[in-house]
Order: sequence, then C-alpha cells, then structure tokens
Amino acid sequence: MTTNTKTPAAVLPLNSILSGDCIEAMRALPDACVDLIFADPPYNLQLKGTLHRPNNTQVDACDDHWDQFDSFRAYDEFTRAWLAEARRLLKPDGALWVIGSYHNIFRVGAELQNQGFWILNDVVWRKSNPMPNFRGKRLTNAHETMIWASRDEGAKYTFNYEALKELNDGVQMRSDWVIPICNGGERLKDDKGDKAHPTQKPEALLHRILVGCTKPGDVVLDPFFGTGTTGAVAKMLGRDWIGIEREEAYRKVAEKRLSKVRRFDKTALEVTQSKRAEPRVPFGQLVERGMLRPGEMLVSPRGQMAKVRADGTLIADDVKGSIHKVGATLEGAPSCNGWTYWHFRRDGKTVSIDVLRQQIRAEMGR
Amino acid sequence: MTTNTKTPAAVLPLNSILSGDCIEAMRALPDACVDLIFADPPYNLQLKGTLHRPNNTQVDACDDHWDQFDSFRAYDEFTRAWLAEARRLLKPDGALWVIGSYHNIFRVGAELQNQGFWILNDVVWRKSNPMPNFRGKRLTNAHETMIWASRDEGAKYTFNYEALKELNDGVQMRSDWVIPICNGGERLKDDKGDKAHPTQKPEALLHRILVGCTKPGDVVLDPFFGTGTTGAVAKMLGRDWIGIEREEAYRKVAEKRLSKVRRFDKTALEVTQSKRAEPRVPFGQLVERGMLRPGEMLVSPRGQMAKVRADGTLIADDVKGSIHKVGATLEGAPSCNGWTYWHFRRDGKTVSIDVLRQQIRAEMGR
DNA sequence: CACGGCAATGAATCGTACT
DNA sequence: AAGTACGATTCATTGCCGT
Repeated sequence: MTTNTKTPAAVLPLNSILSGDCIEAMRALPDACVDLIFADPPYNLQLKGTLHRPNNTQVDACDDHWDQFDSFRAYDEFTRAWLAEARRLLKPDGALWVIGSYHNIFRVGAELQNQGFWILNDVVWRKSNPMPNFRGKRLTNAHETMIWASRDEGAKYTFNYEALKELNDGVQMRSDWVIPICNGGERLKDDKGDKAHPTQKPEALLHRILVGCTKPGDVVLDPFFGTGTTGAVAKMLGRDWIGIEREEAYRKVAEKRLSKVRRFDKTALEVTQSKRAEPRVPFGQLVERGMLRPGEMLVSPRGQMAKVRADGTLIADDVKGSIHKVGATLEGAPSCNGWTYWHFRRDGKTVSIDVLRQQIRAEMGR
Repeated sequence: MTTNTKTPAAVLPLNSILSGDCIEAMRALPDACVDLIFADPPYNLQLKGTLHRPNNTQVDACDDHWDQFDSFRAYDEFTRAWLAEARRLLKPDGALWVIGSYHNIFRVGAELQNQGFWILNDVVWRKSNPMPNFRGKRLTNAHETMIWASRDEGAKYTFNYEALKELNDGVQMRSDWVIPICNGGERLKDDKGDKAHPTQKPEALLHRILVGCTKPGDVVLDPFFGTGTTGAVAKMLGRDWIGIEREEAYRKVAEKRLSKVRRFDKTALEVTQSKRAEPRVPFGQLVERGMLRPGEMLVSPRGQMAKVRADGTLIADDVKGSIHKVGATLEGAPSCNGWTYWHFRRDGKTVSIDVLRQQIRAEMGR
C-alpha cells in the first residue's frame, strides 16, 4: 500500500455502506480521511472460519495450549491488520473507539499501544440488565470495555467536555457508563422475528461517544458496521458516516434502518461550548475603550492591589506585567487567571473584570 | 528452573514478608505451593510533567522509581517474568487476580493469555470517589480493572458462589464492584503524616476476592505486597499468606499493621450454603466496607441479639441467614424488614443499620 | 457537643495559540 | 520550529477549627 493512491476527499463514499472484508475495503480509501472510527470487532477467537494462520491454513476448534496459542496469534494478526488500516485512515487529530470483552480487549489494547495509538481512557459500559451467569461458576459478566485512543501522543483530539458534563447532570463524565443493553423496540428483528444481529449495540452508547468526540460534519467510520447503529446515530447527530460490512443480511437491515433515520434539527445538535471556544479578548481593550482608566486600582479576593497602566499591563509594588502574570506572582502560584482574579470598584461595589470581558464579547456577537 | 527443586510445603514461609525482588523471591519457592495469587504490579504510568488542581495546589503523583520502565518492551519482559513464576507457584486448581489501569492492564492480560492462564472474568473496581480530571481533557478516570484467571483452562478453581451472592444481598455478584478508594482511618500514614504508600488498596476489595475465591486455610501469595492489605485481610479471614516486598519502608509498615490484625471468630467465617434473601442495597457491603465488622453484635428493639458474619449473613443461636430471615425467625413472624429491625451500638448509642444503607445510597447516587 | 465552614487530597499518561 | 503568553480547570470525602 503506497500513500500516493489518494482519492480526493470529495469522492469519499460518505453515508453509504461498503460491502466486503473490512481490511480490503479500508485499503481502497485515502489516507487521513476520517475524524473518528468506532470499531466493534469480532472477538470469537475461532471466528468461524474467517481466521487463518499466516501459512493460510485454517484454524479449527481447539483446546490444547498450542492450538490456543496459534489461535491467539491468528487473532493478533487480524487485529494488527485492521488497526494499521484504521490508523492510516485517521486524520492526524483523529481518534478511535473500540469495544470488546475480556476475550479480546487485552490483545486489542496492547496492539493499539504497539502501533503508537495513545490511550485517552478505557471506558466501562456497565450493563444495567446483563444476562445472568446461569451455571453459578463465575461472576455475572455485566460489562464490556471500550478503549478511546488518539492516533498519536500529543494529538489535538476532539473532546466536548462541557457537553458530556451536561449529559451527566452537571458533574464531569466518568469512565464508567451505566447503559441498558439493546432490546425492546430498538432491537432489530429479521423476517422470522429473531434478532437480526447477535451483538447490536445500544444507540445510547454511540450517542454519548459521538456527542463527546465529534463535531457536526465530521466523518465517522465503522469498519464492522453490523446493523448500522453507528451510522444511525451519526445521521441523527448530523455527522457523515461510512460503514463497512461483509454480511449481506446485515447490510440489508442497516440500509432499511438508515433510510428511516431523521437528523435532529439544528438547534438540538448544538451542544454546550467550552469557554476555550469563545473569542479571546485582550485586557488592553478594556483600557482602550475606557471601561477601566489608566491609574485605576484593581483588587484581588485577598486584598492584593495593582494599578492599571495605559498599555494594558498592571503594576503592583515592583511587579509589572499582564493581569495573569502579576496575579500569579502575588499569589506565588504557578499560574493565575487574571480575568477572575482581579476586581474593580464601581458605585461602592466590587465587580470582577470578567464582567467587562463578557460585555465586549456580547457586542462582538451582534 | 527444574521442577524437582521442591521444598516441602511444611517449610513454606507462611504468614511472613519476604524481602527482595519479587521474581527472585518467587524462584526460591517450590512449585505448586499456593492457592491464590493477588498481584498489584507497577502500572508504568509514564507521567510527564506536574499537574495542578484548579486551586493551584499540586497533585501528589505516583512518580516512584519502582513504577518507571524504559519502554513497553521492558515492561512486557518484566510482566512475562513475574507471571511465569506466579504460574509455577500456583497449584493446578489455583487462580490469579491482577489489578491494573489502562496503562498496563492490556499488556498484562495479553501475556496472561499467552502463558496459558484462563481468564474467568475481568472485574471493574468502580471508585465511588475518584480523583477528578482537573483539566477537563478526558473522562474522569473512575475505575481500575482486575483480571481473574485460573492457572489452566478447565481447572477446578475455587468460587464461593453462594457466599458472594449473600454478600450481594441475594443476587448474583456482578463483574463491576462499587467500592470507595482507601482513605480515612484505613489509609496508613508514615511518621510525617504522609501516606505510607502511594497506591494502598482498600480492604473491601481484598475481602470480596478472598471470600469469593479461597477457603479457610488456603495459602495466598502477594508478590507486590506493599503495605500488606492482602496479608491483613487474609489474616482476618483465617487464610495463610506470603508477601514479597522489596522496599524496606513498606515492609516495616506492613509488619506493624499485620501485628495488630486479629482473625475474625470462627462462626463469623462460616459461609452460608443455603439460598435466600432479596432486597436492594446489599447488607454485605456494610461488612466489606468495614461499617460493621464480622463478629459484631446487632440488637433488635426487643433485645434479641445476632452476630454479623463475614459473608453478610447473621447468626443467632442456631438460626443463620440474612438480616431479614433471622429477624423473622426470632420474632416468629412470616417476614421482617431487617433494615429497620436491626441496630448496632456506636459510642454508647443504638443506631439502626438503615442509617448505614442510607450512607451507601448517598455514595451510589452518582 | 453539634454543626458549619474551609482546607486537604486521591495510581493522572490533564493546553493552546500566537509570534 | 521553538519560545512566550494567555487563561481554563475539580468531586467526594475526611478532618480540623471555630462558633
């Protein structure tokens, strides 16, 4: 695979399901074309005939250690191949989510790290209604594990912190998510009324992932598309999606499902923004506009004083510099947000200078 | 290492702490001599800079030398070596528990499988009070992962299903356990009042593992003993233990701690064979968390007495069972709400156990 | 003594944009 | 590319101290 077989992004097969083996299908896509990948790979180590040893002989059912080892090796090879393609398709600041159980997740996680992905969190899907352990020989297997990883260490991955915090009743979202398994009306059935897919994931899971880790208009790839939960939620949320699925029966169910999905209206898609996303206002503008006068004194919560200078810096004793630097120095702190630290007096009341910044931002919005 | 270097089990260094490197120390022990291994290996955290809270105080990070590895490869080699020795020390029907975070657990789990261990469950320790994510860049890292594995596939490992079910108030124990982090009076301090060990595990965690996966008189090995939580709980529960710890400071703290631990009395250690119980917040959690101690007496409004047992059941005269069943039997009533019926004494006052349930509910409300 | 306020702290892979 | 400056960011629990 060379990197000069690029296809213009304009011809990406957006919002469609590709048929065929996921590794082959990924090879036909250009480098760095997707923002997020959600992957729910098979974890049956025998993979029902889909797994082959490196010499192309088929792995069959086994229970002794050598065969077990062979089976692990074949699974590792499969994992290495699809993860490498997934990595190639990700934009530099893209990220990957992968879900699995104890049968496969340790192998997937180790290979992720080996390839240079940078794990951001492991997340536990805590099932509120799991299937019990009927034989009483083990604990109820009541969760699955997801790994969230950026393509590279230091990448500027998307994380809508405030949005997830809102989803979680005002406290920051944790790494353990309590979500019911997919059943009831959401569970897709085939013509005979049986479940259409053995491991259909709940839309709530994908909703949280896509709200938290993508922006509207992002491209989301699911190389193990199944009956299309990823595509359905992506469509609802106004994200573009690409699915890959080799089983025709699943593709058919997914096509039908997706044709019925409607995008949420635009205002419903807006999520709470971080302050970081708001425009930067230089402190000097407050002076330029006459909201604060040169020579005026600012005061900190602990009673520290500083004088405003004409160039938008402060001076306190022998300390000069920005509102942040002077605040940090006076507090002996490694850093300080001068906007919330400093206050001024008007009509006998003490007011945060951040109020003035908000006034300017409000004017900019008009 | 040949298999004929066996030492008679009689000379096993039971109930003592071995000093030195865990791999070397394990090599000095005979094949197939322990029933259960609990291992809390270094996590290889790979922390880079310093982290400050929003109030500018610095987070006391785990940056100890013993947690530093040069590369994944070095960590894998370390993992391979200690796991191989652990496997050799296990009896054929023995089992291993290992705890870790996303930094290391995938590598440990994969190597476990490579060596022929058979994973029985992965278990999530959901922390009720984790440290938040201060910069809002990721999800709150609110859990750690444990792997429970038998030495071999098909082994007849110990699993006290009924005991864990009783601990969970009559419903099957799940693979996700909500337990607070270790702090307050349980957290060991050094001479200066600082935490004696950066990563001391809560006794409730070990209590559940040892009640569920060992029998009285079993030998429990902890190759990363630290300040001895495994030994302390093993001693309370009447299990023999062996600890290995290379840091003298930790050994000293552990020795002092263990000298003070007392074994629970015999009736408290008997584990229920029957079925029964039903409600919601498990009474057993009060025991695991140390809110009530095995052997402690409860009293009813009419002065009936009952003793708390390690699996969360009560015993009064010849009546054994849940708080509800014992209450009903003593009253000659068809049923009884044990939560309002039973009381315990603290500081000379009589308090309903329902107060403790409300505390747990408050914790779990999040 | 009870209660409230305030400080301390826990296995953490914890910036970003501009010059 | 590297250096500099801005400025955003926390939850549950324990324990001390003052009223």
